[in-house]
Amino acid sequence: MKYWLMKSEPDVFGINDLMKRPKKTEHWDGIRNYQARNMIRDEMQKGDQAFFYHSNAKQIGIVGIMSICREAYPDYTAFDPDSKYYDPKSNPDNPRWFMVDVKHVRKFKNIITLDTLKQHADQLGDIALLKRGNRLSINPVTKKQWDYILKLEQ
DNA sequence: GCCAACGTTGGC
DNA sequence: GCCAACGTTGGC
Repeated sequence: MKYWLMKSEPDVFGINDLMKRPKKTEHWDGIRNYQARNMIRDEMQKGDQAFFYHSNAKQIGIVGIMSICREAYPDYTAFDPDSKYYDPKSNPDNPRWFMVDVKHVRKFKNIITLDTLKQHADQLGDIALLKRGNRLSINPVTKKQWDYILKLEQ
């Protein structure tokens, strides 16, 4: 099993939105970056665990845990001219973008803020999230980092 | 709202 | 293949 961190802007789609969905599941659409796409398409597996990270928010940080409940399939929002994620270069015969389905596992009582994570940068090693200039919306997390971060939830 | 740090596009 | 221009992400 692998571990991930997935970013979303809570103003667009936050953990509370996921919890309100039927069966607490939703497709994770809108990934339009090749590195991120390759990770979800080639590496993410059903049962993997992911941190839900709120970016571009008043309170930035990890707010809970999700699991991957469906492996990668074509992101159909790319085919819809009315979608803000529309990409004319992607089509059903040769899809360029992919998405997975996620399921809510639990919400932390308190957010683990980016600031807190930074304070533990030494123990977290070379975690992708804290790398300079990191803008990827999908980040790999090692088991060691995962376990360490979980202990920060108090 | 600003802007650093990317990633992408397209002319050459 | 180079690189300037442009677009996006995301912290502040």
